[in-house]
Amino acid sequence: VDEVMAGKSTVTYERIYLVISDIPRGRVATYGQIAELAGIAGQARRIGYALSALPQGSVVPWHRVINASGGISVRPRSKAAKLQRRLLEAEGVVFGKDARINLARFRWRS
DNA sequence: GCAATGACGCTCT
DNA sequence: CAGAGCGCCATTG
Repeated sequence: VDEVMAGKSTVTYERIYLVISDIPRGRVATYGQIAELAGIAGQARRIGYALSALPQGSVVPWHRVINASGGISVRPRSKAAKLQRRLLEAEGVVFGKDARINLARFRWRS
């Protein structure tokens, strides 16, 4: 988490990573949800931004973060997208027909 | 420093 | 249900 923080401005990044790290296995959280828990409600964009800056191999379970529609928010054909889906399914998260997750069932509640 | 950009989300057509 | 519009703001070029 710290290595990632190098050079970043606000404490927000750390908060974000911390919150994400709290998401339990087999559960997912939306960007907006993370934003709220991280103390920057209404600024979901920043969550995505923070993640985009997150290097691969980080200890942060970024794959458990999805958009409010229950789907992946990266380019569908990108490697990252496939990896994310694979990781989630490996944890038991089920993707529906339209590549969306049933938030009512898998959304993490804190 | 200014303008464009983006792993978002909610409301209104 | 698909689109468009609008808010939000750190990071980039």
